[in-house]
Amino acid sequence: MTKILVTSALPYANGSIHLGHLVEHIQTDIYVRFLRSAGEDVIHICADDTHGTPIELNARKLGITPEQLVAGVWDEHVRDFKDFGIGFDHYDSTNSDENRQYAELIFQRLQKAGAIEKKALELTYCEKDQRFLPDRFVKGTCPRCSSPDQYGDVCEKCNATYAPTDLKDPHCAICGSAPTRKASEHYFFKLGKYGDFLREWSGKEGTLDAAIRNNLMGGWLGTGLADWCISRDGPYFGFNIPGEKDKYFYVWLDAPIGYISSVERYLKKIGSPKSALDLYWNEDADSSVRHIIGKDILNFHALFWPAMLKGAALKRPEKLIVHGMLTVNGEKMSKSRGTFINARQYLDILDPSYLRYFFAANLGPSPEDIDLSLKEFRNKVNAELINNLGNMVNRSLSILATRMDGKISADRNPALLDDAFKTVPLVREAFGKLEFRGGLKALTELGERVNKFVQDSKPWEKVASAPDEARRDLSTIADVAYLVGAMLFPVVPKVAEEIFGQLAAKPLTFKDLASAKGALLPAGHKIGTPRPIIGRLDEKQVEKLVVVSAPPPEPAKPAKKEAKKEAKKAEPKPEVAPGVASYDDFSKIELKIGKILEAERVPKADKLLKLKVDLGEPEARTIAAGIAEAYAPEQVVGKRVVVVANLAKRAIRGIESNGMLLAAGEPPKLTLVDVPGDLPPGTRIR
RNA sequence: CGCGGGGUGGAGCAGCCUGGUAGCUCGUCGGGCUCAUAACCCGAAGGUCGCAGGUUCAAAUCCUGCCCCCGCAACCA
Repeated sequence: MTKILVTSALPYANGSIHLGHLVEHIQTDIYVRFLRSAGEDVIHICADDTHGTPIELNARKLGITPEQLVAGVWDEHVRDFKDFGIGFDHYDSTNSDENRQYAELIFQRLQKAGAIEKKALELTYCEKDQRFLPDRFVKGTCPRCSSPDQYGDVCEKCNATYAPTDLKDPHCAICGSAPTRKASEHYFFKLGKYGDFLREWSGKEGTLDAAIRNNLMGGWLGTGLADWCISRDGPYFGFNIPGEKDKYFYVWLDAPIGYISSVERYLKKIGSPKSALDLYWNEDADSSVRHIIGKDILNFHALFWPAMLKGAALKRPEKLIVHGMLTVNGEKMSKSRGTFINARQYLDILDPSYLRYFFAANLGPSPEDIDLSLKEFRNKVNAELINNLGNMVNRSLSILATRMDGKISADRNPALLDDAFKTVPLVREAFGKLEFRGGLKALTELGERVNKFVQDSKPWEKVASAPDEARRDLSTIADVAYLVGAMLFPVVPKVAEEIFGQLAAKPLTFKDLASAKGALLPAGHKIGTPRPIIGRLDEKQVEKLVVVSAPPPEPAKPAKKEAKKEAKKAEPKPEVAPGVASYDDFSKIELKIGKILEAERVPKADKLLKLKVDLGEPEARTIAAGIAEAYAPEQVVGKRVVVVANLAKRAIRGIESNGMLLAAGEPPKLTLVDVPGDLPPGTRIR
């Protein structure tokens, strides 16, 4: 039988597992449990990704070795995943001898294939820290929009991309000193050699979702494949490149190789005499490799990785399953909003089954983002898993166990049993395509029909009036519950086990169901004691997930897009944690009368006016104001308005804005707060 | 003009590939049931499917343009 290997992306060993990771690991776990239930020979392998500059620096900061750092994180990760019911066959680390050996092997094979090239580079270097600085470790002012404190590769404010050397006043993110340039030789993987291969591989039916293929073709695969730098200079935590003194493999080279070495270590663990290459990774192995990843690391897995495997004559992934990113209450997870929820934080409050069900009910094979809206979360889980399916099981078993003797009859209600069996292939097919959403829908629809049947046939009355019929119908529903338990098992194993337990029956699999004909539970079988299979989600509990810690100072006000977002957000959330501003808070704000001297439109920004405002200071201030939809420039010149004078400076669309005007109303209909009388510019307002 | 995804009753989503009566969950209103976890069942109100144009006997669905939202961007899952 074909051996299937399923992986999740390797979590980086620099932080805790959070709900974002869990979308992926729950998706993977459900998929693997399903495949295994269906009788496939499948293993679920993952590992911590342990190398790179951030880990090296973090360990240094903590005064421990990187090895100690990643060992501690590994313990924590393993515990978190286990408590979420993620059933890895093996969870490893990329910092292993096996991983080093495979990294060297693949590197050598790529060299032999002529896919490795050495080139001299001139890189950003910090004399004080005595190290080369990766792009993310150089900060400075964006050359396009002048936003301060931007990373060396991309400006988060205006989206410009550039080299670290393009930054204005660049500085080292570690020590703050100005970096210099220094020459260094580096190894490159010639990705361009594999363009035809990659187009063929990614175009093969079933390898990638159509949206992902579009993404690739619209990106690197369409516009050209640049060589990929795979070495780093020391100090670096990683594998030394053979034959080099102080050069290391770039973390992204050895990370995916962890997919191979972790299988190797798994095989050793179970005492297999065969190697990972023999069983899974050689081109002629009877195997299927399937990676599940987030769309943020698509290029690594859809370009670099398959090209490396091709060049090293190893098995390429048969499927690359890409999920979207997790948002909480409609927005990117954020520490300041309290929506950056760690796995442990969740586990302290709620049973993992709820989240597993919710993610599954929102997951399909496409890379759509998935939103954990707390309201929807409670809603969906209560309505589908508990009120519908859970109640169906509980109400039926209760009658059988407490009003009768709990024994299963010999015959069944054929229509009802048939309906349930017809649902099985629907769910099987959906789960096999990772269309969990659709599979669960088929399941809840079955639950609805059974609830309706119970409602209409009134078994609680028939217990007295037609006991044989009642027993027959309830026995049929016990079979349905059994079958629903089997289909629910990959998604919420604990709930399925509860159902099996209440039926006093052994676990049932998709494979069993494929060969089953007719009744499942034998005549005369006595079921166990019914009770709710899982409790309802309580609103108060769910709300505890979002912990709004003291809102950190968020001084500056914002480019247009963000300003709008903030405005929208502020409305339905009238009070933040403490809610009340102290007098001190208020007195920090310095309001002054300002006279607008000049006003002009800002090109390509239809909401902004660039103003010169007299605040009674020697120089007029430049202020960008989002009022262009309400006022033409000539309408505001000469106006005397209220200005927040001590607001932190902020670059907006390349304009350094030094202050903020007060205006009433919602954009675009804004009315400036102006000042009657003849008090001079600069007068303090209290 | 960086890349991709999306806009469908009050909220969240399915339907679009393969054109033919607009569907589901929650919420609201009314009724029923009492086995069950304030559950379950029935009924009702509520949508010119982001906007404009085109193709067609027929468009939520196909084509073109525009507006808006979200995510990603080679050291973020």
